[in-house]
This record gives sequence, C-alpha cells and structure tokens, in this order.
Amino acid sequence: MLVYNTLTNKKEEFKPINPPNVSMYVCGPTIYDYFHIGNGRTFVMSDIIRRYLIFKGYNVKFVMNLTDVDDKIIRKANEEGVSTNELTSRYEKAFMTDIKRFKMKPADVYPKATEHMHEIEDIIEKLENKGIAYNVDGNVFYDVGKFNGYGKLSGKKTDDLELGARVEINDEKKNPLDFSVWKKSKEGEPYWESKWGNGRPGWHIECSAMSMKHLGETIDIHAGGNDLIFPHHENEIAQSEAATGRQFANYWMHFGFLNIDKQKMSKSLGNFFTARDILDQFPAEALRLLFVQSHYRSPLNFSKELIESAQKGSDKLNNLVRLLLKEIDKKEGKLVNYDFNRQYKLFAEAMDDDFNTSQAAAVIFDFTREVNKIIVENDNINSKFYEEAIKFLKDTANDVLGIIDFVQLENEAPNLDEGWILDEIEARLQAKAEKNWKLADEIRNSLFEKGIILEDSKSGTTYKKK
RNA sequence: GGCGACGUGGCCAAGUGGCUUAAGGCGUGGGUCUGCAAAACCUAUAUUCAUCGGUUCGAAUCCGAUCGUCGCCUCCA
Repeated sequence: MLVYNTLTNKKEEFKPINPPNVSMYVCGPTIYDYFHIGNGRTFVMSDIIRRYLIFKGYNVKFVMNLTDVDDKIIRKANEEGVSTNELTSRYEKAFMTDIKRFKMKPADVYPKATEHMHEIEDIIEKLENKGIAYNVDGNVFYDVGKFNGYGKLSGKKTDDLELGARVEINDEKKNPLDFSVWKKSKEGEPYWESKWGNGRPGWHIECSAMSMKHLGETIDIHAGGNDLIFPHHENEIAQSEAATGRQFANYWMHFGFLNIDKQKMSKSLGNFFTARDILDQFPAEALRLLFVQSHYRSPLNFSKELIESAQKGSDKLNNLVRLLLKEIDKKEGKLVNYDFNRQYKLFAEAMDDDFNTSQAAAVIFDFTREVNKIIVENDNINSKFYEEAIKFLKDTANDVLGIIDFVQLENEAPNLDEGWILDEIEARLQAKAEKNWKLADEIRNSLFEKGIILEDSKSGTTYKKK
C-alpha cells in the first residue's frame, strides 16, 4: 500500500511501526462554532482512510483532538457573554451531532487541550531544560533557531520566512519566527497555573502533547488539512522532536481544500457553508460520494450542482441495493458465474494506491452496472448471487467509503400504513388490467404526492420513499 | 519577494512513459423494456489531455518556455 507523505513529497510504502496496529492522529476542530463543509471533507476523508486500514486488517487507534482553548474561543465567549466552557461544550455537542450525521465512525479518543495541561507543561519543561524554549516574563517561546530540522515538512527555509513581511512583530521574541508554547494570561482570560505563572498553552503544543499521550512518542499517521502544514504541523514536529529526540510521525497526510468559486472556503473569508446546513439539504452518502469522487489531496470546487450530481450517482447505488435486498429471498434459481474476487481486487488496487477513492468509486459503479445487467438478463437467479453482491457492496461502499448506508436501506419503510399502500397498488393493477390508464395514473400520482414512488417491473410493482 | 500545487469531454474527475487513439459520475441525443412513466440496460457523445518547442522507437504522462488558476509564508481543515 502506498501513502503520499508530505514529509518526503512522495508516495511511500506504508509500514506501520507495530503491525497490525496503526496509530493515527487527525487535527480536529476548534470548538467555537459549527464546522463548515470544507472541514467536513477533511474529517470524512480521514474517516475513509481509517476504515480502509481496518478493511486491510489493521487495528487502528484513531485520535481526533478538540481544541478548546484558544484566542478565537475567548473572543467569541466574550462577545456572547458566556464562559469559554459553556461555549466549547455547546460546540462540542454540535460537532458530535454533525459527524454522526456524516456517518463517521467515532474516534477512539477525542482528547481536549484543557484536559492535558500536565502533559503540555511537561513538554515545555523539557524544551526549557534543553535550552530550546525561553521564558520572557511568563510568555514562553520556542527558539526556532535551535532546531535543525525546522522547515522539513513545509519545505520552507528559515531565511526565506524571515524575508516574508508577514511574520508577527513581537519584541519579546529572539527571532520573529519563534512561536508561543505558553501564553501569559491577560485580565479576564481563562488561565491555568504553571511554573511560568498563570497562562494557557500555545496552539501547537496541545497536539504534540495529546498525540504523545494517546498514541506514543512516534506515531504512524498524522493528518490534517493542507493549511496546517505550516506553521501548525511544522511547529508540532519542532516541539515534539526536540523534546523526545525521536521522529514524531512517520507519515504526514494532508487534505486538499474545498473551494468556493475556486477560492478556499474559510471562516475568515466568510465564503462557507456549515456542514449541518448542507446535511439538512443532502444525504450524507451523496456528500461522501462527492468527496470520494475526487482525490483527497486535490482541491475540490464545491457547488450545489455538484452535490446534486453526486446525489444522482448515490441514487443509482441505492436503487441497486434496494433491488438486491428485495430479491434476496428468492432461494431457488440458477447459479450465475460472476467473479466477485476480481472486484475486491480492483477495489483494493485502487485504494492501495494512496487511497485513490475516485478509482475505487469507478470500480463500484462498474460493478453496479454489471450486476444490474445480470439481473435484467436473467429471469431466475439463485440467491447466492444476491448475497455475494450485497456482501461486496457492504464491505466496500458501505464499510469503507460510506457511500451506501445499508442499515438505513434495510430499515426504510414509508412512514405510512403499509397495507394501505399495498391496497392502492392492487387497485392500480386492477385499473391497469382494465386498461383504465387514467385511474392508474391518478393512483400513482397521488402516491407520489405522499412521497411514494411506484416502479413497475417484470416481477411486479414496487415502491420506495422519495 | 520566497515556496508549492494545478490546467484532461458540456460539467465534475481518474490516469502521470507502451495494457489507455484516455476510467468513472452527472448531463445530452438515439434505442430496448413499458399503456405511459420510473428504474435498469444498450448506444453515441475528447484522434485528444492549456499553448509552443524538445527528449524518446513511443508522451496526457519526462524536460524547457509561455499563458492561466489556486494555495502556503498571519488564525484557518
């Protein structure tokens, strides 16, 4: 299996430290607002990577942190006149709700910065003892000049960075590139007591601390959005590796942005849709298919039209599953020759190549066409075929990609009295037998208005929810 | 100013030296089935991969130039 590693800018053979275990850390949200659909893409794609590793037989420990101390949180809490705790617990709940709606598998741990103050202090102390961090009147900074590998992830040279006009001016820093690991608290800000005085951790240090605490000093995969490469992940590496003397993460994976009109979707630009807003309008499977159909590292231009087109694709998949579930009870029938193993192989080949989900989706769609064709062309098929087809779709499209939800399809039933619908269908069949097309169409239309779609087929009339 | 990514059909998008004179999804035209529809299937939709040069027996795929788009260098998934 090949994985693209930002550290080397190459696809590399994936070799976990301690197989079959895999440790994976994904930078999660700052819980001060609803997350937007661009964040959603990162979360969903990291979910798919995790699920594929599980599919491959790995035992994955998946950690996603929640940042619950930071300037934005403090600012927003002040604006609303609530405590930071109140604010973060509100958006933590919202986050949990939204990722569940996105059909994400829950992480093994959702660590929070505020719950890891001791671990954070320990790292800062180590850095200070090694002379890499320095304390200026209660503000502790990381001395970038003391770490040789600085810039190895982002490919930036410290000299070039200094030339850039955009580094923060701060007289307390020895070097403008130095960053805070501990911030002294100002009046009215939440604080934690420490040997440097009352303050709070810098942003980057929390991820170092939580990754090490829950997964170890060196982990297999560390992932996040493209914009975290610099400075966030660069700084995490600097802190962690300076503190432990060991490699922090073996594989760094970064997700491409979701764009709006070719521009990065971001809170600061204001060109975003919240995930929950989009999830109110479209099923999670359609959104996941949209993400799956492009590569995780490429930018993806987002528009309603694109989700609608993904939803059509998703409908096609769902139609096949409904058909399979309906037919599966027909035990007798002829055996059909179909090479399911080949499909698994094609699927795995695609995913093994740096999670080529677009190719994997193509495998699923090819499969869908072939199975539909077999069902159309053969009258009486042994249920073994249906079972295997269902198993394949469950293993791949449902369990790995999450673009089909079998549980939902198995349990779906119109929220109406089923017997009544069957009576209507019977009445329509009667009308059809009498060639009373007007009545037959009226019945179909009236059911349609109630959200029931009728479909005639060789084996009779079936219905589904709109 | 420094660094990096990208430009493939009407739209989205995979492919990154010969298997591919380019997957898959959506759309569109034609057809099968049907009373009609829906669903499904069949079929047609790029001699061409931003442009121009070069390397090679062979390039969408490698190299160079040009044009264009975007990102990072500040909080950001």
